[in-house]
Amino acid sequence: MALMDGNQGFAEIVLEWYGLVARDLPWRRPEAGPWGVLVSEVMLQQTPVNRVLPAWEAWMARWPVPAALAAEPSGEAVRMWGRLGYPRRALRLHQAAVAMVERHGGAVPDDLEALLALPGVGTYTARAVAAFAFRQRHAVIDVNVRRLIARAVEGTAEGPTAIGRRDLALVEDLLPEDAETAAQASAAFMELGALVCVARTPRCAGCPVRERCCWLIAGSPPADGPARKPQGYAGTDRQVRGRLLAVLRDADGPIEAALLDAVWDEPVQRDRALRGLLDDGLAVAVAPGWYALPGGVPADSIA
DNA sequence: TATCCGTGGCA
DNA sequence: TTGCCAAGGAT
Repeated sequence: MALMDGNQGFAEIVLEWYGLVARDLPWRRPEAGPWGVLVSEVMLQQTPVNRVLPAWEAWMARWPVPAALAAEPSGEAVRMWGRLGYPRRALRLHQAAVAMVERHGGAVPDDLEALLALPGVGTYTARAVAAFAFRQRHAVIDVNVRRLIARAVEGTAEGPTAIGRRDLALVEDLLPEDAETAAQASAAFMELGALVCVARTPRCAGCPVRERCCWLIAGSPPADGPARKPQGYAGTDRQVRGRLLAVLRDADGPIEAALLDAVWDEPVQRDRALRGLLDDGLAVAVAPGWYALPGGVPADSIA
């Protein structure tokens, strides 16, 4: 459908720019396949590209298909995850691999609904896989696209907001009709947000849509809403969980509780964090006072 | 809807 | 140095 506003040609401009400067990321290559795309999308959730690159290569080399991952204990996924952060993603990716073997013959499903049903796959990831792996026409909105649209189309510098149907409809209207071109445009929007229309100091001088950017034209007004809450990390349960899991990850097998006690001196918080890891399935108690990554050495093998 | 969930680079 | 921020998802 023809656009009735001033956004004709928006995708075409960004696509032309993308053709000139796009990064050669391995999961964008055709040989990556749907599984490679899915793995990359999950790893990239809240983790920068540069840190994902080596982890993705190692992961794909070890588990080139979902069935290979599904055949191993979930703890191996957690171990391979290394220090990417948010290790529950590793657990869910393993669960997703199991689900794909059980429900899809070991293949990554190609429709939005089936993708959404996979553990760890939400609105963004489902659409990204459908678009980038299967070249379908879907609006793909991550934090980069959200920011780009807020500035260029809506003329605001609003902080992070939930992505709703209205946003999906708006972005879909920007997409070219042809599915393959639309998939490229989705990648191009994300790239523009990631490289030029960045959060802190946007590089507007090098932006291909600077002449039609509503935010720039309006004088780059600052965000008016309340600043978002500080993330905070030092001293939180997340930090304690991270330290505990690092010990489990770096060990070959089960370890004594004393080794875990050494990473945090406050016992109440330490115990709460460990209980959290056990509840999440990121760790298991293999015997009284002995802990390990899940699915590893059976309890009776402890000397 | 707000909160929780890791980690590290960078301005 | 210290916040800010990063291809979100689950509850």
